[in-house]
Amino acid sequence: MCTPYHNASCKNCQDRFGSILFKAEKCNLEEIEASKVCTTYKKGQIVFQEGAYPFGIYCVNTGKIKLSHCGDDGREQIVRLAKPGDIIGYKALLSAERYTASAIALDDSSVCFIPKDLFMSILQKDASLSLEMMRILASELRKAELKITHLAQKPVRERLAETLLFIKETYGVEQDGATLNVRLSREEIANLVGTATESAIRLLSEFKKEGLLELQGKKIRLLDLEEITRAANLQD
Amino acid sequence: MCTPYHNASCKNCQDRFGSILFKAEKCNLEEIEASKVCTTYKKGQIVFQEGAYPFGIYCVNTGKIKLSHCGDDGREQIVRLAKPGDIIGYKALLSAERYTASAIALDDSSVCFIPKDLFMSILQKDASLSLEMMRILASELRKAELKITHLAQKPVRERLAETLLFIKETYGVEQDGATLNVRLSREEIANLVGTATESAIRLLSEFKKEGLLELQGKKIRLLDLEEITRAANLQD
DNA sequence: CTCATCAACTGACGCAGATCAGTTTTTCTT
DNA sequence: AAGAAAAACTGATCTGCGTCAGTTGATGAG
Repeated sequence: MCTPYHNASCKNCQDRFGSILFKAEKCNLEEIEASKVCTTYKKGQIVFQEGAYPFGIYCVNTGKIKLSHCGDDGREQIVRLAKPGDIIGYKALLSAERYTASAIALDDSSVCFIPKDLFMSILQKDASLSLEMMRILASELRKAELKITHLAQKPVRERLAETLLFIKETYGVEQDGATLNVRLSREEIANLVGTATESAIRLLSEFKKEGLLELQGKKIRLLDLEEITRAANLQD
Repeated sequence: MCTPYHNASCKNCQDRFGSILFKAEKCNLEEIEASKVCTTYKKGQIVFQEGAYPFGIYCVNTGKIKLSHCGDDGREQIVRLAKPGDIIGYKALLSAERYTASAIALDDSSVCFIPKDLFMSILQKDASLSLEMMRILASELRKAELKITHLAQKPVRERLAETLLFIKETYGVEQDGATLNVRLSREEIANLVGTATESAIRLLSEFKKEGLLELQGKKIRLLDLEEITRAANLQD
């Protein structure tokens, strides 16, 4: 199923995305490079699962990963979307608890694994890396708190529009400059927004009727970014 | 209004709560102790305000502080409650952005200020402190993501019960062992839960009718913790 | 190709909870 | 102490959106 291999160089990630790990000092990066193990995951496969204990952190090399909580009633809540260069699984590692979210491949993906002991020891001796780590954590926290506020105060329509813009920011668009560069089911979109699948579907076709976007299967073409932004009603 | 003074020793905080700062090496702690400035705030006064640039971090010495976003429509969303020993304002400092939340005293409070440059320079040379900082950030992030899931999936009644338990965990109870040790308005409780003030009021008196708690003005006595926990319907 | 399965969609309905409006109680002011 | 102002409470709507149920369309297996 998952094929492990060593040959994906960190250098690739550095050149392509300037991943966080490149804040590390050179010698430390070399250590990481030497110990990491790359694994490929097919779409839908699990990188790690909620409830398990972390043995290290992961760095996305290619593909797309969703991080989601499973709610008490079994409904999924997607809390993050990761792209190449992003690291995942650090929260559980740093707070020394089990994973509170599962990581699942949205596309065929290749993900590097860095063992816990190595990462933690480097973190202790590499001030530049830890500072960057804190920056990431602080920024994620900021986003999470904003999401809390919107979830508590904004109607579904605005949150859906905001989510579409967020997906665009995260994964970008295809060559046509408008089609979201990721295939999400309507249910996944709903779980990102925090609403029922049917509501997401209804509002998407409402947006379509209003000419804000085009839908063909899972492809979503954002036609009128300005109007979508207005529909999101963002102040900040 | 706010009286600055130097005489609150960090040692006090250490003995009383084991604040994060005591993960710092001794010499660094002494440096902090030498440069910090304590200020007292009367109930309702602002420690720092959303939108402003941070000049340092704060460590709560005595009292209680709420951290809240102001939503687009002006509605407040409380994202954190801080107690003595807690540090606040680190998120903006670490991500090098403006404050995304305001900090307001819920009680007369005394708060120490540690200048940005000092804190950041110590953070860079003190691995133990930065690791603890990351631990805090990771743990806050975990809580925030859980809140997102609950906000998206749980009814108000369950979230209110959960919030009451959260307040108890944070600020504890008075000598009677049951009365929440903080005075929050119904509106503040609602803004913590993420609901309308009227709904919070209604559900509180519903809880009262069911014998889960007692209400006298702003005092809330939790009578039946087991039932409240059940009402919160927590899986995890 | 045909059937089976699952996702996408549509409509109807019901209700949790927001909003509005009005009353009572508490708190603050002078 | 009396009056004003704010908070707490209560009741009466109203509606956003979740739920349910059924149809259509897409995808994949044999």
